[in-house]
Amino acid sequence: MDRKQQILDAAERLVRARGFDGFSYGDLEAEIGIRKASIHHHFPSKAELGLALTARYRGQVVGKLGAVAARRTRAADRLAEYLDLYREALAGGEQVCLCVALSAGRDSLNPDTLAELDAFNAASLDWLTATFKLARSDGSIKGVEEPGLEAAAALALVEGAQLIARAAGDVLKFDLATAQLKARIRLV
Amino acid sequence: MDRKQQILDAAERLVRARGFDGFSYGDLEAEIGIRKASIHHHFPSKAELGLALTARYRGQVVGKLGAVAARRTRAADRLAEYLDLYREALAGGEQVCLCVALSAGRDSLNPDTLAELDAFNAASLDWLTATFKLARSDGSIKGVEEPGLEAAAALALVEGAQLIARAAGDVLKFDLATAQLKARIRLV
DNA sequence: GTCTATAGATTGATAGAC
DNA sequence: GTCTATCAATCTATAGAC
Repeated sequence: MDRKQQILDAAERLVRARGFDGFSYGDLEAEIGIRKASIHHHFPSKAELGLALTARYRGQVVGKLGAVAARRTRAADRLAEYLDLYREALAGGEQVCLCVALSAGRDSLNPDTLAELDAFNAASLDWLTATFKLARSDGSIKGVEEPGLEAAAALALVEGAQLIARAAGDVLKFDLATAQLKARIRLV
Repeated sequence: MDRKQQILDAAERLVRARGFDGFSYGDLEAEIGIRKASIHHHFPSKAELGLALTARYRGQVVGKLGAVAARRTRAADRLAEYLDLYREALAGGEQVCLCVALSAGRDSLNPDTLAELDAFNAASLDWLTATFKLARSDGSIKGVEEPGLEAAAALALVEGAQLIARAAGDVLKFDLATAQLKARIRLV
């Protein structure tokens, strides 16, 4: 089946490594092993491919975050897993998450895809805000006062940490940038 | 006069709005009003243009940060001006700083340009580290413990805040993401 | 320094056979 | 669904006249 999923997998890798303007149907042809024309059969235009990519990504991440919240009852543990998700998305410094990759090249996206990107950021903020609210009651993260501001700062921090790690091609830069936030997590 | 500077000005605007892969010599032709071939006379290849752009940018920012340090003796005032510089670089949500624009599309850059980007990040980190060291002695920023970690976190925070503001096309997202850091600044 | 003209490659996309 | 063939547009870059 899933030529469509296979194409989306390859496209996602390419976008996250090179940006939306940095990959082509020709690249997909080389990666997947079928002709450009065949790829157009599944995704008639690059804009539709971009939209499908973004929508799928949002669904996946929302699912993962939901699973983390279901599995972890302490805010500190949720935040630690959140940071790990972003760290792993770096693939050692070779990629960034799709959200970071698309945000910079915003002008290349059509309105539908931009709306998906907005929805992704909103979902992330909601999840983080809920996490910091929980932290205020369970006390598992130090010094939380305004959950909404904590969430906005945490989202910017992880996205910026990804960008810096990607620029250097070194995942350790991500660890350095997030060390201070991580240090606020109370063990046990 | 300086065609070269004029070309760099236009190229910088375009890169910051669309990314390095998102602009062409054709765009420059339209913006400046001379032919593509004439632009190649000043910058034979796009790679050389990118390098000149990055080198000039680093020099400008280093100069600005030096001027801030010369003008402001309190760490808090220096940090406030630093945040303002990044906020202004957003141009209302239409652009990001050159560093953010280039980091995402890292694969399109040649080694020289990547080295400039590294040097830019290193200079930013140095300046921020010195600022947080000063804060630890003058007490103008609340709760500073490790200047190096504060610097790494602050750099990631402003870059991520730019990215989020750019994605939404709304400079207020930058303010939201940086509000918590700003709240640590002691007045007077 | 700027121009016209052009090269060769790549881009996203389509037509139509199998 | 995949292919060959092809399109028009755009890309970076060069040659050579003025």
